[in-house]
Amino acid sequence: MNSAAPAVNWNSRNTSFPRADAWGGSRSEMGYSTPQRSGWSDRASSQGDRWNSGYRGGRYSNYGGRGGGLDEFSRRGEDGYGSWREGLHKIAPKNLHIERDLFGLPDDPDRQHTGINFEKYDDIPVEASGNDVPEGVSDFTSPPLDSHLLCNIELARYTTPTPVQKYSIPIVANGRDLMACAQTGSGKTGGFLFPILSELFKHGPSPPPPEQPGYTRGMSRSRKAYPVGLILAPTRELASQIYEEARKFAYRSWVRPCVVYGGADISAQIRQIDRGCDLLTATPGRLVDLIERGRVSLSQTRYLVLDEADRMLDMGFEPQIRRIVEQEDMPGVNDRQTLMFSATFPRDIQILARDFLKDYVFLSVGRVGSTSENITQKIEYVEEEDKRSVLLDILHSQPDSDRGLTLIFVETKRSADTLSVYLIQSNFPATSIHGDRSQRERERALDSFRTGRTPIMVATAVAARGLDIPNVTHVINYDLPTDIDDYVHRIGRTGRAGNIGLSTAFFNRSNKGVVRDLIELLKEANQEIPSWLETVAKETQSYGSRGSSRGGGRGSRGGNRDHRRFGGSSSERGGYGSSNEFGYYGGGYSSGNGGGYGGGNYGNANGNYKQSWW
DNA sequence: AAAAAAT
Repeated sequence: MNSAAPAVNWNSRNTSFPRADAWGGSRSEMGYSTPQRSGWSDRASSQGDRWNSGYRGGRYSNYGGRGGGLDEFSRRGEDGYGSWREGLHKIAPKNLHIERDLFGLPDDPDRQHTGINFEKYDDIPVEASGNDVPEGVSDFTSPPLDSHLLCNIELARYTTPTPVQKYSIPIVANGRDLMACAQTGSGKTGGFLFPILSELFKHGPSPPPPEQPGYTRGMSRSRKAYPVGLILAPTRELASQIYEEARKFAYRSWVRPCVVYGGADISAQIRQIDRGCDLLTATPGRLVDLIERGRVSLSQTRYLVLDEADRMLDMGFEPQIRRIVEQEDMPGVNDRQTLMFSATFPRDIQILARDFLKDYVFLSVGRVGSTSENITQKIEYVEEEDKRSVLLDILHSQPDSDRGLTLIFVETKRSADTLSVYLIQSNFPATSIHGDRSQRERERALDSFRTGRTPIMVATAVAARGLDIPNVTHVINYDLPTDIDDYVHRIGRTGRAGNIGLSTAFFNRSNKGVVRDLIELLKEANQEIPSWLETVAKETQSYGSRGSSRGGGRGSRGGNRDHRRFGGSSSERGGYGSSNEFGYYGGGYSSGNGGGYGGGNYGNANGNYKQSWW
């Protein structure tokens, strides 16, 4: 076939649906009648062999390192990585050591939750809108998923796609972009890893970039990594968590996952990416650093994922993200597939979606196991000076038998330290995590908490979102956050995986700023509302209303609703009433490329909408 | 006001 530049071929896949296949190769098994367009895979098969054998043949790829022994495996080609040769996916042999490391033992209680499945999927509201939204899938099957990916999904003991996965699988398989409003716990990591890895398994690596002949030249020259997939995440812990999942699902495949983030030795990370870096998970700052050092190029990136996009903007990452996406060598919006995940969909995220995505499918998905059902929320009136003793009372009254984890949120790093010291002095097995601790300390704290060695952890906002820690049975808001969204995220650390969770919040006068939102939330979740709390709310007439406190700017619960206008189809599933119009768009953005914002005149920002799944 | 993130 004609050898157009990869970008052109890549581009072509977005021109029609079912898509024309940029990779070539038979796709009849997917039911898409596809004219055989090639480019990528032809080149991959002719040049990819050298690429693969030189670059990732496995001789010096001992990466994956947990302890020794892997060198030995890698010499034998048993390091858990396969390869792509002559247009075919060569799956590596099974390696029980790696398998156990990645997936745990079948009866390991620590791992039970990772692949837990829920029968209540049907209750979860899902709204999908956009042009030609692909039909959701109801099972993990091949097609549309790659059969080797199915093996890994099975090893991870996932049996049924979560709602976000149901849609993301066909959306990505059809070459579409995705904007998903979904929480951690909705299975969103799988939601982007499954379809992306599946496509990568089916189609192999990108052709080696022309400006980099160094891949055949041995190791003397500093190499550049050309990840095909890039995942950006706001915090180091989240990045590392995504990476661990990526390792599972990339097991035995040609795809080598990598992770880079700050606070860790950069030369070790460079060595890691030198061993092969196909699917890179990164925090923005460290990635920019590596790009500046010429160690990473995004010229071959065809899948871009922004996880927790709202949080990344909250944390001021927008300039770095825009630099990475728009000002480096990443293919443009039409030449890549972009998936954005965000808990909320406020104005600045809408703008980001407009700039980074093309004709995207908008998905709004509730959490698996909604807060209202699974989490009992208690609000206690506790004065500042009584907090410690009340906390001790609570901890003493918790039966040791339940072996659950207790996560305590405080507002400042300093109080995280002092409180954890106090707890330890009071003979409670506690640890703490916050941003002033070294990365090593953070990781150790998290690990010791996860494994139950210290079943109590005091945390700042660093642990509020994104982290998936199974078995947290109690979340204590020692200090309530000022933003109700943070509260929601915090209590969302419990009640996961279909389990029952308990949340206790200490409330006093200093928290009256959130009292209205809090009551609203409790009502929505069918929780008991203490009468004193209602009293406080009445006394706090003038402020506390959502709209005013946010000044119409970045309202963080911006409503998970697609603000675009469609002439065409839109499908709705589940419990979103279509009656409550709300949003932040008064004016409207002239649509840049397809499906922009038609200046819908939505109401003001004080909308009383609710997400039914909080 | 605090937290997070590149050094």
